[in-house]
Formats: sequence, structure tokens, C-alpha cells
Amino acid sequence: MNIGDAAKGSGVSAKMIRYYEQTGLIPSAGRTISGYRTYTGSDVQMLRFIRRARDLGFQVEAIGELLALWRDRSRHSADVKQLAQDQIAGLRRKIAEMESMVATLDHLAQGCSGDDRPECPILADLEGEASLVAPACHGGPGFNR
Amino acid sequence: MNIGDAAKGSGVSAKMIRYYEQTGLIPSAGRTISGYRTYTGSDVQMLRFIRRARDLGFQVEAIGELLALWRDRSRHSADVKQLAQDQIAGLRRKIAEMESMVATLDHLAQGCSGDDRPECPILADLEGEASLVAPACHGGPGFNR
DNA sequence: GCTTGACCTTCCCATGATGGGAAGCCCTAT
DNA sequence: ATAGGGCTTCCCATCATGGGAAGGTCAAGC
Repeated sequence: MNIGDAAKGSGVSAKMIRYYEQTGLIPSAGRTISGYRTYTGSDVQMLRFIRRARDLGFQVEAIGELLALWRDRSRHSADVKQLAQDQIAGLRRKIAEMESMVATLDHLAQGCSGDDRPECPILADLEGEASLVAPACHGGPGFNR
Repeated sequence: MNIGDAAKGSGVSAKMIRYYEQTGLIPSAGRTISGYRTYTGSDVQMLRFIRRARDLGFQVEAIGELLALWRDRSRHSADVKQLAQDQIAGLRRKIAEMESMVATLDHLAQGCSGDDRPECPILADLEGEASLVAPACHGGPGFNR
């Protein structure tokens, strides 16, 4: 089948299939005499594997390792598990970062009247007036006055 | 002061200061006769504002809006709050996505023996065998054998 | 057979925020 | 005057993805 069908069948765009080939994530596809790439059912399965891994947030580099393990019948599941756990750890780290941002923003937004007055603890905080909770102040530390 | 001092004082790299100028986020800095950019204390304060906003995950485009509101003395705090809440919503959406990935991965990893055997529900899932929990197949659940 | 439209190819460019590095000018302290 | 560090611009790279142009190919319908 042609690249368009492989794309439809796998959920990976034709652009990305070519990109994956170019970067070596997947082997070069066969070609027709006229130069069209050809794909088999198992190629589509591999592409679907890749798409699922992407959906789980794996970087392309890690997907390369996953594919290698997938193809290796004498793999140790411990190696796969390790990749998954690294991925989990990375995601948890990013989640924690973002949760910290949300906490700060939420805190600041709650202190903001949100009406037509200009005073705003959010801007005051960004300005670096004081700590996270810096009230609209403009006159020194207001948070324990 | 020169760009290096502004960078040190604000926590924004010289590279990024030039980039922000180039993209119009900040106005063009003054120049000495010989072409060096010059910065004032309030420029540094603006840069610090930008860096804090970045630390809260705001995209540069949103920071432009925040800066405009910051400079606008007749702003309505409601507009600032709206930006903050949009940011919170965006972060929460990404967090939810990642949490879903973690949940799936965690689930799969727990079903993986993680030893020297090749069977692995993680790969089986990526392969698209069945549902999230697809056990190492060819013979039923292996992880509680 | 020829046309048409859909598909394929390669190549270049763009994203967003950031860094690296080179070539060359400037400034200051010795 | 010379050395060193800082500044300038310009180009390139990241990472995964898409857009689009120019041109070749294929299959269906007339």
C-alpha cells in the first residue's frame, strides 16, 4: 500500500512517516519503480505502535528504544519496564512543575478583585513587589501589616 | 548599563533579551554611539517581570498582554485575572493529559514482571493487541501466574 | 488515447523559546 | 599598545509537526 493508506491505517501522518524514516526511527520503506514508498500490514502495525507510544508522551528517541525491545524476542521485560518508569518519572516531574504554577496563579487570582479597578496582586507579584501574596500595596510590605 | 548587566540583574539571558526585542515583546533598547544596547533600572524590572511570567508558564504572546496591562494604569484587574485564569485552565488541561498518560503507564508497568522474561504488557499494549491491560497474551494473563 | 484529479515525490520554510558559536568591533585595565 | 572580556550580527540546531510549491505518477472515465 502507499503512504497515504499507511497513514490512514496507523494514524501517523504521511509527513511524519517520511520524517521517521529520514531520522532512522523506522527502516526505509520499499519503493515502486516510480519511486512511491510501499508499506505492508506489519509496517502499519509498527506505525501504530509509534503513535501509541507518542500518545503516552514518549519522545521519539525513547520510542526507538521501545521499538528495539519490541523487535527483540529475547528482551528482558525489565528493560521495557524501566523505560516506562522513566517516562512516568518525567511526566510526574512536569506535572509537579505545572501544579506549582497553578497553585501560585490560583492563589494570586483569588486575591484579585477581577473588576474594573486596576489594582491587581497578579501584576504586583510579577513586578516582584514582594512574596507570592503581595497585595496591591505600593508602600512596602503589606502582607503582615 | 549594558546587556550583560541587564541579564544578570533580571535573570533573562542576553540572548533572550535580544530575542524579545526582535520579536517586539519589549521596545528597542537605546544604543551607545558604538552600538551597544543600554538598559535602565526599569528595563531590568520589566525583564524580571517577563521572567517571572515565564516561570509561571505564560507563553511569550500572553506575556505581551500582561505587559500591556501592567503599563496601562487604567487597566481593569478583571482582564489580568482573565489571563491568569486562562493560563490556569491551560495548565490544568495539560496536567490532566499527562496524568492520564501516567495512569495508563503505571497500570501497564504494574502488570509487567520486570525481570528477564520477554513478555510485557507494555509492549503488548503499544502493539495494539487489546485494551490497556492486555496481558502478555499467547496463553492468558501471565502477570499473576 | 487523453484528460482530470488525486496521490506521490523532494525541497524549503515555519513554528517557540532557547542555546551555541563564529567573525568582528569596542572598551578598559595594565 | 596589548590583552581580555564584552558587545554586535548572523547562522545553525533543537523537537515534532505542518504548510506549501514544483513536478512526477496513477487510475478512472470519456
